[in-house]
Amino acid sequence: MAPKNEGSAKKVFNKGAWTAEEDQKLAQYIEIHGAKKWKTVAIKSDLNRCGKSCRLRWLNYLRPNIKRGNISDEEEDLILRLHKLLGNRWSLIAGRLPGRTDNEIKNYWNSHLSKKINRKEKTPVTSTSQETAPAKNVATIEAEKEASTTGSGDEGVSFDVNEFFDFSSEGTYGLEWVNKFLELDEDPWITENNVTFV
DNA sequence: AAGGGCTCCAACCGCCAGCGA
DNA sequence: GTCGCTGGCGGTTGGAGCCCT
Repeated sequence: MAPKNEGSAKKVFNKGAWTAEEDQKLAQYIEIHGAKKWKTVAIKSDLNRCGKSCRLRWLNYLRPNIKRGNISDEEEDLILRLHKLLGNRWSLIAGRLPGRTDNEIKNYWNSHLSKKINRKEKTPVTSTSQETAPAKNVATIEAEKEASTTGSGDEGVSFDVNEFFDFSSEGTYGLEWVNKFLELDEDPWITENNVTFV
């Protein structure tokens, strides 16, 4: 995609794939000044890019300690379970997978896991399939949200999942949290009492 | 070998919430 | 209170590369 630059006084930014040179400029600037005020980053780093584009590039590609590709079975399983619980809240899911970005998880879900689940849904399953529920759960979550805002939702119990799991704390990808989550996920009380997470 | 269809993923877009003036 | 700016998020798109016929 070539930048369109003629006939407009409005600033037109570069679009499309980032070059190695652009990456280097951005990384250098952030190394010195930090990753904050993306508009300033975009201007001061001498990149003809908008702040949003710089932010995205940094978060999804240039950030240190980033893992790319090779999603392990454990990670896949965790993604499936978290998606079952949280729906398409990719940033929350990514927050539980160190080094993974929301974009990567979203892409992985759309290209791998959603198909996997569709295949399983098509084949008749008698067991308690964990992967067949996401759509229903998202609907439940939305319904709970709706109910909580209107004040009429008193069927079952609802949690604020952010509060409950304390998503504010970074780097807590420990067995403790995972175990807590997995225990909850399989707790019959949860299903019996129609508990949903919002 | 070629070309058409498919897959995957980087990047963009639009919306929304938070915050300061 | 409201307005504009900014950052963050999820959905969507476009193109490069792969696969199949």
